[in-house]
Amino acid sequence: MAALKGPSKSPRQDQKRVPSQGDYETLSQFRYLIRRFLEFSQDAAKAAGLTPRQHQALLAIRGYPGGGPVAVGDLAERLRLRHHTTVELVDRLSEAGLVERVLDPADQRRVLLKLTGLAADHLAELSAVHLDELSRIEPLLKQVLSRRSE
Amino acid sequence: MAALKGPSKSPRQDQKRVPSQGDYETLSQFRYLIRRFLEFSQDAAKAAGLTPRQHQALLAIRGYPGGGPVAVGDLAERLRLRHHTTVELVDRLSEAGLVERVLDPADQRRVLLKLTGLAADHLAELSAVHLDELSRIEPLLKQVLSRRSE
DNA sequence: GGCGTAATATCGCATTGCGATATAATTACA
DNA sequence: TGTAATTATATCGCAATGCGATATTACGCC
Repeated sequence: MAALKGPSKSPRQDQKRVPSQGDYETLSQFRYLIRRFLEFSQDAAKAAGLTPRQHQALLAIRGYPGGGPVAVGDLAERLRLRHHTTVELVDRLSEAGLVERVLDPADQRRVLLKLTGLAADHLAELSAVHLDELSRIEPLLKQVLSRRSE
Repeated sequence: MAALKGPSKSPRQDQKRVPSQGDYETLSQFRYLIRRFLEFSQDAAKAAGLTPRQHQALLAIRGYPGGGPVAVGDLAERLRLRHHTTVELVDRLSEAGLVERVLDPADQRRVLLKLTGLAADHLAELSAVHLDELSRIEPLLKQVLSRRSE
């Protein structure tokens, strides 16, 4: 597979190009920006009295594409977590008074998740500052993404 | 640090707009894309026999802005980790034969980090697939970022 | 020579997510 | 109708990560 052993000036190039210094810097910078954003998010969530995961779960529920009702399995996919990991997360959300479980009338195997007013308030505030932060890093992100195409 | 409160602090007036449904979806989708990228990265790193953190560290060293030599403290800032957490990470990298510690001749308090050939090979391969993946999600990311400005 | 910086070293702690398993309820469908 | 598949819940222990707290050592800067 990885035939990286070829001499540097071999006439036949691999399909895979060896990344340039700029490529490394681009990838590194992209990770850095993501890291900064996640750090910001983590701090904001904690300041609001939520764990980062709880915040992410609330956002995933509230911002679910289509706006439809969200079941536990849906949330799991959206957060890229295992189902039973998500169940535990929902347990904690429920204990914290942030989410209510509602049986889906149309399919009683499904448990739909509903934000409480408390959660909605927290999320609105957090989302406002996140939108702000996103605006701030947006040009940097676009710059990094564009550098790719050079 | 930056208290973005400003001089106003009006008692009843909310400067902050209440986020719209679209705002929530945008933020949620942004997180989702990031999550997918990190998941991809994690899987790729593991497939290469590295932990995700090790991979990130190698990339941060190799892609350090300016290309200059990287000390432990530099790496810590780049990964947004505490200094002594980074030291532990470097320990593991060193044990795994991925990084060498070199005393900075100019300042012998500093320990410069140098990738081994093994690390460079792994990183080149990983970076190639990451650049690929980045190209794949780039349009989606740009779309989300642009939706912000509508 | 004193002060601040940089790196190293330990310890225990908290969070998070997973694998492995199991049970129960409900729906889908052959 | 009756079996299979789906969905949620429940428990246990495990592993990876990062942190706070605390110390020590070595070095550079003035």
